[in-house]
Amino acid sequence: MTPATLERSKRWLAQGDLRPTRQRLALAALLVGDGENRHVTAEGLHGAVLATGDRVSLATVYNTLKAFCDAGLMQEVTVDGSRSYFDTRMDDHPHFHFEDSGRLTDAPAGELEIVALPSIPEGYEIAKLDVVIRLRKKA
Amino acid sequence: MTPATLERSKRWLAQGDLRPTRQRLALAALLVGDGENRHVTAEGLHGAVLATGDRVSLATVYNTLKAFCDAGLMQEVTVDGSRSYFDTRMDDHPHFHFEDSGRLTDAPAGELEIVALPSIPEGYEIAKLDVVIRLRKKA
DNA sequence: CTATGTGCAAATCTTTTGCAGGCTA
DNA sequence: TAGCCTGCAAAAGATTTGCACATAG
Repeated sequence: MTPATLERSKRWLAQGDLRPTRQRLALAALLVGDGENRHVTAEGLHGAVLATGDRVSLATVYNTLKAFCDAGLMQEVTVDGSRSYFDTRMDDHPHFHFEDSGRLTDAPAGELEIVALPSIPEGYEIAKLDVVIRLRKKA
Repeated sequence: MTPATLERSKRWLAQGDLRPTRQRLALAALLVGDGENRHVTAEGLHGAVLATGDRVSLATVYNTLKAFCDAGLMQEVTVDGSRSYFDTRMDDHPHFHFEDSGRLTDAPAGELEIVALPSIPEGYEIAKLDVVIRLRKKA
């Protein structure tokens, strides 16, 4: 891990008032180490961290991802009933979900334009607007 | 079950080339018996069918809902990572998801207007466009 | 030093599957 | 009758939890 990556990871954890433990730094480095947004599953991230040589248990990956979400550093995205995806980008934005590979990416921002929303039931407000564009390989 | 409900349920199963067994009729009656669209979870539907006095195992509810989807009679809607919802309405349409109760409903049709979609990656086409408006109780 | 984190294994929850017997066409 | 269906229990997969030990501030 480069010093820049370490620095960025520490700052990121500090934003969420989370202590920079070895495991959290290892995960943070993979998530925000290069400043890019990431979309990961717990299992995928676990595999990635093991590949770097660090040892982190899968349960800790789950707990840590949840801690990152609670701290407002990431958000969970629901795209597939069987798996949870975690996104380092925090604003509401549309996603592409590739049915063949299961990969999740941001859809180019600003290109989705919603003009009118259905009127919200009395007493409620919008917590989140999820848009998932499911893609299948063209025949 | 009224004769009209029975008739409608039988026709519905016939549309999907599914045999009208006792269990399927019991579930179909709850799903389309009154001509309204329904949004159910497997567990919720199981509870409902038990309440009518019919006995259907939970595994059969799962298998039957999946059979209904495969037959093109319903679609599965992904709104919450932990549970699957099944919708008797077959076209793409936005949903309201009530965070307090977990209930899922259709958002008033036609009131959502999407003007521009992000451009789709080369070689792919849209399989499905999911829009879920998550609602929280107003403070 | 004290409160937070972590690891592991076991528990939980939802959904799927194998197989023997039942029922529709 | 033949093949599709069902029930049950057990399996499977993802995620959470309990508890003893480790560690950041």
